[in-house]
Amino acid sequence: MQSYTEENYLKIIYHLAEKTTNVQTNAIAEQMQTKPASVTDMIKKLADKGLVDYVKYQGVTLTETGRNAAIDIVRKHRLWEVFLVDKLNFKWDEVHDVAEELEHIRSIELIERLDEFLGFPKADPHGDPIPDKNGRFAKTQFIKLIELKVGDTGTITGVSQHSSAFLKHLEKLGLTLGKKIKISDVTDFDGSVEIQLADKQVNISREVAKHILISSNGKN
Amino acid sequence: MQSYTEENYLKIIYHLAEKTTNVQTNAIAEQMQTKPASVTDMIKKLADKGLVDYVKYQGVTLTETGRNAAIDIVRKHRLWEVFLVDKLNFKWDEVHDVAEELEHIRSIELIERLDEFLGFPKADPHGDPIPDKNGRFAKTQFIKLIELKVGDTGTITGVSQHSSAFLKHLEKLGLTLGKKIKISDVTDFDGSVEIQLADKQVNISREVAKHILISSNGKN
DNA sequence: AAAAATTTTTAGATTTACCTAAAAATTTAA
DNA sequence: TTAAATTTTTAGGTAAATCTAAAAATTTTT
Repeated sequence: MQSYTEENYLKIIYHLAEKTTNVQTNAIAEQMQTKPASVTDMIKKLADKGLVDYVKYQGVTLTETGRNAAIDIVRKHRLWEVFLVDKLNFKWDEVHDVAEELEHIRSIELIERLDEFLGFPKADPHGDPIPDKNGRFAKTQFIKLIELKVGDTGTITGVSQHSSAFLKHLEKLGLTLGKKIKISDVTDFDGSVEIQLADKQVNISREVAKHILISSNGKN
Repeated sequence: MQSYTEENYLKIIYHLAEKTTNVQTNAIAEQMQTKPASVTDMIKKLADKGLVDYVKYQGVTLTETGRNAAIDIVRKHRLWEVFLVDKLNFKWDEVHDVAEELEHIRSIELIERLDEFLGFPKADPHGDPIPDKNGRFAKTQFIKLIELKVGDTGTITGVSQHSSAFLKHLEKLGLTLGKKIKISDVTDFDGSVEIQLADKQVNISREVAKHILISSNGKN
């Protein structure tokens, strides 16, 4: 059984490992809002518990056990986010902090029943996949909106940025999950993208386009 | 802002204060499953923070601030219990431990919305009143079943014992909240009580009868 | 009202998760 | 391929919430 803090370390290491193979002390420290020295201490502890493999100065990787523990927390986090949005009418930019606390509630029964109550959702309010109780993710095929060409169509199915500012911005533009889009223009000047929605046309910066994930339903 | 542990102390002091006016160190220690020495330490801390009044060797009482904090936790605990039973189909004897964790989630917004989602319930699954967001309790008029006389009728509206064993026992006998009862006999020998339900008659010990709360709808 | 029993507090340690400052290892640049 | 910069670790300490053992205060009993 891990402490609240250990769980947070595992979760953060898991997320960092999605980008880089060996996760660095400084990167963990930044995410945990703590100092590298503290991270070293905790990593040793996690290594002693068999949750991470650790070679001095070489960063860490999760063990099988560690990864399973991390996935379990991710599962809880995302299920709670669905609950907050679907049942309590939170907006998608308001759920992160509360889910950050709820994810640590220790009751397998609770999560099984919550999952059922929510109708076994496959993705959270940001489109991130929810692992099933065995830790398995549904296969998802995302393309970054920025990679689409003029004339391409698709459906918004996720975002790769979870900041409240970003999500509120999308909301205001009407670029929410499930919306069907068509690329009507890409500006040479700054790479900004013009998008055709069902009822209107909107313009987004290249930066925004990078963080919108599309399930493509046909290339041009 | 109180720590998780401080919140538990406040809650326990609050509950103990419902029975005795000045709450003793040993009693707190027993409830907290810790040692009296640890309680003394924590009481000093709570006193420094202005949450309890404390005179050495004389026990503690909650201050206005302390009581409000405690009531807030009780509110959260009971609302979560309603959620678990009404929405996730937990049994009334299964909810305590999980609610014990959920009560510490810090988000006013979450609790307001949960309250609304649940339809602003007035009582938890054990019949205990749920304070509103201003900390006010609905007035409830309970009588212990043991105090009823033969021929008296009433409705089961609460219990004063929350152990799983007790609650399962009641469940098995069909003595659940909302059930209408009539006292058909009280045995001289051991004080056990015979109860007439809509569809059957059951016999309970004096000990069980002490912990069933009735809203009386007419004496004999 | 003294003696005995109980309750409560103090003193001194321990553990967890931090910290700062300095040393050591690794990586990057000249 | 050294020197400089960066990253990581070690060493030594702190605060929160505990503990045990012993001392002090209070309450109960005789």
